[in-house]
Amino acid sequence: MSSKSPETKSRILNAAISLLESGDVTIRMADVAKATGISRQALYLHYPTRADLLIAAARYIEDINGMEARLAPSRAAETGTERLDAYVKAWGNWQLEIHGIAGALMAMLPTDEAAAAAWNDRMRAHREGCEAAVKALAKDGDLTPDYSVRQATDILWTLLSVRNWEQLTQQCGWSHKRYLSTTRDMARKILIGP
Amino acid sequence: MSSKSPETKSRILNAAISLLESGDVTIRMADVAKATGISRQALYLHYPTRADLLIAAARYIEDINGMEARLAPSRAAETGTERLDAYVKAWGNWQLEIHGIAGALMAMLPTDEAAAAAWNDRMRAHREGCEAAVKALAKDGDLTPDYSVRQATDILWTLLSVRNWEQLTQQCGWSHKRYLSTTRDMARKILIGP
DNA sequence: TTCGTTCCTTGACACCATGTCAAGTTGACA
DNA sequence: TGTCAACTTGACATGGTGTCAAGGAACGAA
Repeated sequence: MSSKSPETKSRILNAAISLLESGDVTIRMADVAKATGISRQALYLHYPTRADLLIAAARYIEDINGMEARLAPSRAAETGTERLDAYVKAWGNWQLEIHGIAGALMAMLPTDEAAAAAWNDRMRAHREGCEAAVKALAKDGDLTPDYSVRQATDILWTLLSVRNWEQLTQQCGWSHKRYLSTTRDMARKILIGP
Repeated sequence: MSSKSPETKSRILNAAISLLESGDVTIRMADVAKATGISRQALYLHYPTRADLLIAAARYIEDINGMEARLAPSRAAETGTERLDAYVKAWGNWQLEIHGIAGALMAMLPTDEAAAAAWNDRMRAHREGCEAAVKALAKDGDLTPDYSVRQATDILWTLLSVRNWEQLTQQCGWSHKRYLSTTRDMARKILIGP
């Protein structure tokens, strides 16, 4: 479905992504059209709403970077702790790639239902990853007795939120590497039992 | 400066606050005017921009609830751990009061400089509270050797972010009480050394 | 009483971004 | 030659913010 020129579609997405990477979250449809080198109306022919465009851009980044494959190490991990570490790493790296789009998408969550739905969908998938890691810990008997699986999942999910990544790397100026190692340590300290 | 009727000003703020408390972040100037029972233009006479209104509403809440005084127990704490606990509690309760406005204000951070400035100012104050708690821990020799004071402050500041409060209490459905106790425990686990 | 001031009202309007609509152009392919 | 898909140009509706101009009502002071 949705034919048009597939080549133009990816030109649009690339243009949008590079605009978003330069940090401005308040990107307008006209900006993207101009950066792509097409008219604003042509842009609407491909992506009927701004939310559609941003969502497509997010999926595009994930496809290009093989995000799905990056979760393999986590799924393949033998121990719970390994699985936790691998998931923190995979998700942390996901954020690094996606955060330009994520910022724009998050900015429109309060006002745009379609954007919110797409985002929540993604976050639900993320939560499942957290839950799997927590369950792996529990299976090894390494989960702290302080929390139920449910609660521990809530905690890990929150710890690994995009906002926290943003705050630590953008506001606090942490390197991505430090984010990864410190977040891993925090997850361990909070979730792994005595 | 800014005379007008002070009585009308507080009627406006009360109206805005009660609208925001019902959860809708996309509150319009016309809505607030209507809820106050004045014309939209009268509203603009008191608060020239939407950001001004929201910022004033936030300060108003803080005044009413004596937010400043709530920090006293933290400052009076004798040990670092007590100070940490008291600060987590004070800040957590602040969030409970403020989160309606905070949501609306945060939603406009990407697009509105005035809102962003006011918000960042508040967050800087919050960060100083975190730093004081971390330093109190360090003074007692209780801060983990894993992090510098700076890093530990970053971590506590992030752990206690409004977004995390929102995620845990709104998305995950935690009670505020559980938020408080679990956040306190997490802060301890992460920051207090062996 | 009359004047002036303050607070507020009504109503029109500029601006700006999203999204829609209609009509026309261009190039490829049959 | 005709047709179709992709695109262009340009006008326009919508909905929110913020501005402007003119006027009305209450109040205290001269």
